[in-house]
Amino acid sequence: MQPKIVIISKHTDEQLELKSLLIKEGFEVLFISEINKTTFDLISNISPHLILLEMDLDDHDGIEVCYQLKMEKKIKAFIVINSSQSEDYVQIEAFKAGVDDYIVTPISNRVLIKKINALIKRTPFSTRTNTNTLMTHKGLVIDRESYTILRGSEKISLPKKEFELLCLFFKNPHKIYSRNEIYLSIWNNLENYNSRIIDVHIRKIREKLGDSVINTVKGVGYQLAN
Amino acid sequence: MQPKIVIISKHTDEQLELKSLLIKEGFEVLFISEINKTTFDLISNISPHLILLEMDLDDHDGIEVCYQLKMEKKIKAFIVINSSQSEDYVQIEAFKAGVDDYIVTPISNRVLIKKINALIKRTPFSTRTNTNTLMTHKGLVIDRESYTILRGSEKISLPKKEFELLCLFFKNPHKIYSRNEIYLSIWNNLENYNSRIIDVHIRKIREKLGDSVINTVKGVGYQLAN
DNA sequence: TACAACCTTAACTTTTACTTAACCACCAAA
DNA sequence: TTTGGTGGTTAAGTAAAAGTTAAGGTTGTA
Repeated sequence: MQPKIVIISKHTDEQLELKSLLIKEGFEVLFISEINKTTFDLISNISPHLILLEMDLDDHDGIEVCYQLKMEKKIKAFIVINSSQSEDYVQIEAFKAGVDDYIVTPISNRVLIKKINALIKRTPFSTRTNTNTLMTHKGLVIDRESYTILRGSEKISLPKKEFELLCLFFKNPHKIYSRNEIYLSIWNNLENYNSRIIDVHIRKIREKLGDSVINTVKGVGYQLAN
Repeated sequence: MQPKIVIISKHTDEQLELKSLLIKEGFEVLFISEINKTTFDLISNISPHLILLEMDLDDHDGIEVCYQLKMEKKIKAFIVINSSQSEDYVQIEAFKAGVDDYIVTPISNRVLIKKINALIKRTPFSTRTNTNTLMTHKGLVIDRESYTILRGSEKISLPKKEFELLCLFFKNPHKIYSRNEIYLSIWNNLENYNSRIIDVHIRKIREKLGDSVINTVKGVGYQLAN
């Protein structure tokens, strides 16, 4: 099956060129230039592998759209946002909203396609390979089937919530997960989340696996240590 | 149970593609790109059916690694080494070190997968799926035909339900069986299961065989102790 | 029928996991 | 220097899961 990509952007020549390049590259591409109430259903139905989202849309803010896609509509695609704003605080907001990658434009289509390919093909635990129960990173092997974590010959067992949390990080070892995203994935809601519950679970994981397994990215969230 | 394959290789696009092809093919795949002191323990723990080993690793020599795996660590997997060197004397060295097959690269992934399939089908491992009546683990021998359990010279007899329960665990000594799975396998339904009946039977088994035979994995289920 | 072995249920206890609340530390902006 | 935001830590409260025991029912067999 060909990977599907949705481009959400204004109708410009460059974007149309990008579209045809992506098609040549072997992707199925859907171009969306305006957002209305049916857009999200559409995307949800297509279930694309990746969504390329422009920050400055005519009537909408890309970060807001990303938030809706990920948190409200629970769409499982990779979301890449492209923007001419390179400031840190903008990027932080984007990651908080759950984007998987932030690309500063202008960027050549050639480079952009390389990045997209990398994300889709090389991301070890992208949605394509998630039938795999064995995941590995930095000397840790995590087996979702037998609920065990192996570090060398050491077998470490974690309670359910901690295990799920770690699994989430393993699915995407380089991604920064915002607290909202984590809460949504593991507790399956966003209501009345205002506690330190994620911190406490992170604490327990660090207690068992060492401080260096999970990084805190201040103001944004957590990620596996690289 | 899916056959497990460990790939020991540099991180290249081709190898990653091979990995995903193998996953599609129904294998569980673990990719190892660097060898350090925990690697061997890790492999030993996983006990894969086949190890695909690249000859030219960054810091190590594939033949040396093979020797360590087979001779020192006594890992029972098939070891297939792939190398661009087709010279006889290299192959002879490899076979001396205990490799089970030597593949000269480049080779198409399609052919490679065929070879792997052939190797795994030929191995004694694939006979695991048989209806063997004699099962053994951790000094216990269980004979499904005569409903007996042997521990050394001691013959222990269990009532039917307890025996079936133990048999189930023996079928897959490393697997964690959830209560639902257990109930479904042994009672053949899932209706109105809300009792402590499994616990009680586990209790009786532990009473007769000792507490250390069956592990509780809280929130998940039970498994044979390792 | 009488007995023993076995299975199931119910009531209760213990253990473990999850969540919350309170407090602390750090940093940056006012 | 104060204030607010963010993350870290701890302990205590609460919920859930598993363990234990005994009683009662069922089944098979002498």
